[in-house]
Amino acid sequence: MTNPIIVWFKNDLRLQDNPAVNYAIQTKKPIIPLFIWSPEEEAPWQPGAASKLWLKHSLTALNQVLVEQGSRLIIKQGNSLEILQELIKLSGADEIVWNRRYEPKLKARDESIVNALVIAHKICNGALILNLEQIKNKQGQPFKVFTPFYNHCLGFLEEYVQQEYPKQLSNELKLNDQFDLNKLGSNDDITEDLLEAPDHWQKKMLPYISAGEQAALRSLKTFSKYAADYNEQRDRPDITGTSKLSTHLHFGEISPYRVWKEIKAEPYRRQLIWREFAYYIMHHYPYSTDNNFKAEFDKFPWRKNIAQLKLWQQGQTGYPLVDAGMRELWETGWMHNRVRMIVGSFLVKDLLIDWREGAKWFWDTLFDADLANNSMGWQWVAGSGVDASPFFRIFNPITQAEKFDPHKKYIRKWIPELETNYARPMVNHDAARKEALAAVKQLSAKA
DNA sequence: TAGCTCGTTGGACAA
DNA sequence: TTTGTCCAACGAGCT
Repeated sequence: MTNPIIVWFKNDLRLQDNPAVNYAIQTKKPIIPLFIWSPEEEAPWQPGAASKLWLKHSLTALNQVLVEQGSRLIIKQGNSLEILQELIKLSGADEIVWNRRYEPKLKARDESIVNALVIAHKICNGALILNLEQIKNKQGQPFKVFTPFYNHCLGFLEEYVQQEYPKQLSNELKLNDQFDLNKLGSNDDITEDLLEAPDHWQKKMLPYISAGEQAALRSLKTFSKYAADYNEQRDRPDITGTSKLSTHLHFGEISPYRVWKEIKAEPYRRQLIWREFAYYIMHHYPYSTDNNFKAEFDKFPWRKNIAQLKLWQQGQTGYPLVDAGMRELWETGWMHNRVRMIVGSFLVKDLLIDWREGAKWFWDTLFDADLANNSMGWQWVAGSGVDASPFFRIFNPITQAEKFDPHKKYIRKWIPELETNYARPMVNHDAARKEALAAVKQLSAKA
């Protein structure tokens, strides 16, 4: 009997268009589909409450598809290396395959696993369209500015995806003959770990969860119908103008290449490449997930004000668009992109609170919480990131609301008390803006 | 090598 | 009401 191959699922919770799965099928070996729950290996960025809830549903969905194929998902909890070694012993597996992860902690962990495992391993790229290692500027250095990066990629992308991806797309999927998974013992029950948040919160979130690759493909299909209007509508939180694909992409419920192929509208494709750029920056500058990309911001006089941070988190700042966004986040596990920038700008520039506090809150409450995107986004807002010198770019929450929610539809949806006993502004925006500008000016004077 | 241009998403103010 | 200019100045990336 042929020795089996382990497919180690991570943030690639799909069977279609999954290079690791495709590779395993092509070996003709019996397949052991495995997921390991080992959050401490990602600390301090282990999945937050919202992430865990979605993950639970996504794992269930993946298992269902596997069951339809006469298999099932093996779920284990604990130290990844120990679990792999144990399963290899029990199953006689002589090969393992997975899709690469780029988070600094996980990259290091996977490297040590590669060094410790005695069986063959294959590592695929299922999370990104691009091969990050191959992209350098003319000086042979990694890009630090998006536009040159994007233009550089456009130069080869069409040809590259045509060469690289036909072999990765797989609509019809047939798993190989099965290995007797019962030999591997029963699954660990990780439900309690994944559902540690309060019951009422979980219940409230349920309507907003549509996990799994079937749901992801449906979202893509829906978006493809209005993608042509993306550029005009994506800034409007009162309209469904965005793709709503971020969580599916984060958990790998859909292949980014599948999205690229289906959606041809340039403005959206540019966003997809932004996602790649965030991973590229994290890959080349791993410190930037937790530290200012620009070192001079290490001296920025952030304010520690827990009371104000709480008001922001709870959507009680007295600025309608900020509060609407924060409440949308709390109620649904998602926030419209433009509103993310506005609430971020408010925390960092009006309250002068460290971007990392905002990043932590988003990390815990967003279904799509993604280390590369979250850190880059917050650093962009703070002005400490890869984007050059936008410190005077301070969003005005009032004029932004007039521009992008002209009928107050979005604001009214989340702030029913708007016309009755709504909170007064916690700070004066004009004064706060001037203070922020002064703080940054001081920073460059010191440098 | 030196010089040039540009930088995802803006705002205030003046005309 | 709309449009143009400035906000400060740096460093990435190109020519």
